[in-house]
Amino acid sequence: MTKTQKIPKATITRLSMYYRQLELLEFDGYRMVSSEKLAWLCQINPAQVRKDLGYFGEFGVRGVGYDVIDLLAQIKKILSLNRDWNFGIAGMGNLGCAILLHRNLALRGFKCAAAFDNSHDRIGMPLPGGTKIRDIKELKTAIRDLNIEIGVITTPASSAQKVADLFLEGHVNAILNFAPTRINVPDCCLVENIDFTVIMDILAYKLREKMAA
Amino acid sequence: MTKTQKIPKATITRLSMYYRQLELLEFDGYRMVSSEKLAWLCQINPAQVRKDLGYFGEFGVRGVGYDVIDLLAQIKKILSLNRDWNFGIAGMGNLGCAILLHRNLALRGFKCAAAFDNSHDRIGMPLPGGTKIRDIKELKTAIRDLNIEIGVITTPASSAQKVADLFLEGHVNAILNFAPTRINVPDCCLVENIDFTVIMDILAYKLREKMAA
DNA sequence: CATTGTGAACTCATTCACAGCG
DNA sequence: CGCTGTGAATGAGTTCACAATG
Repeated sequence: MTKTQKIPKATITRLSMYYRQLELLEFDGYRMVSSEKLAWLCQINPAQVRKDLGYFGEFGVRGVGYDVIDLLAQIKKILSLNRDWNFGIAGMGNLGCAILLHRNLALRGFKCAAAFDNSHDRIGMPLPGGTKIRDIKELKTAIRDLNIEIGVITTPASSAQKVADLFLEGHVNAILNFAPTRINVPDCCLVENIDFTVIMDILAYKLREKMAA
Repeated sequence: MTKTQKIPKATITRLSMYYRQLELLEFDGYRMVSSEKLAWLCQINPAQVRKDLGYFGEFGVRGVGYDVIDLLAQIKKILSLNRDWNFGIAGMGNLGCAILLHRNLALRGFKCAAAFDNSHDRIGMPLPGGTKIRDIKELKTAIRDLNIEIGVITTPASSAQKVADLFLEGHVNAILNFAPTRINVPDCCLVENIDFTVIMDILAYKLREKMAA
């Protein structure tokens, strides 16, 4: 009974974690799993697991638990992993290549349909899969031709906004931004930021805090 | 008046954002900044800025705002960016190299003191700065010799736990884990996870949600 | 008088506790 | 009987609103 209800973002993050643990459980031959076990594997509270799932339906059997295969299928549907998503990468340095070659992404249906750069040293370089690194100028047309729905920015901070604008022009309205800067986009565009510097800052802060204690 | 008080993790994340915006403001020649302006730059609420700073002291001047240079210095101290931190990377694929060469990290005082791998093709490869990729077997001794306090895991999921255990043996108790798996560590060890797959899952979920609307 | 600093109000998320059910 | 599903209680984090003040 998927009620129209505000679902915490953290719930989505956890669904992704549940999904991965369930894959491992299935691989290990488990048929059923309790919220307690799944919670233990994810290092969280069992009630949290049940509440998270409760936002989307009733997937369990009282007194027994959850069917591993069935729950996998349900979460797959919720996260819309039951289809492929094409993404394009702008900035083919080491980070761009790391994303391109990331096995788990491809395995979940996230396919890199095109890779872009503005450096003439890189444009034309062959990629696994028979394609080549394209000129960033081709971004807009490639988005349309290849049905790219997600843009990944792995450029230096100085180019991030320009690239974001290009993605927007091509009506890509989901961006994963690795550049250590904030990009400005209209409300219609989703942005997730992954900023290594910020995470390192957090570690440094906590480390010092721990040392002081 | 740094009261002993629970400080939200989100506050630390934002301090890191403030820091970066302040650097840009300083570069652009600004002397003072109001919580309103800083909040606008970070796309958040002005009261949030004041509350975040309020956890650590009184840095502003009523009726005027905050001195850009002074606030930079204060946040630098809070985040303990007023010193260098040595980190070691395990797994020198594209992602490992991306971290190694990340300009902003070095600029903030996060120095890669050593890089490790277990592949004989990579061990011994020269790195910028005169060092080489080391055998992962040397991890423990290198940690001690090079004063490494932060471990970065950029291996495949299958090796992540093994590497984490090696870091722990060497008494590194802060880990940045990029492997798409959960690592188990004792309470004394801080872990931050960056999981590309999870973030992509979130984007896919939100995209589909938006399409449905 | 503009802007900070902060208690109080509010909103959002997690955990508890137990009814409901196989 | 055991475990799910969920309303109610708690806890955490954000925003409001205004007194304090340079």
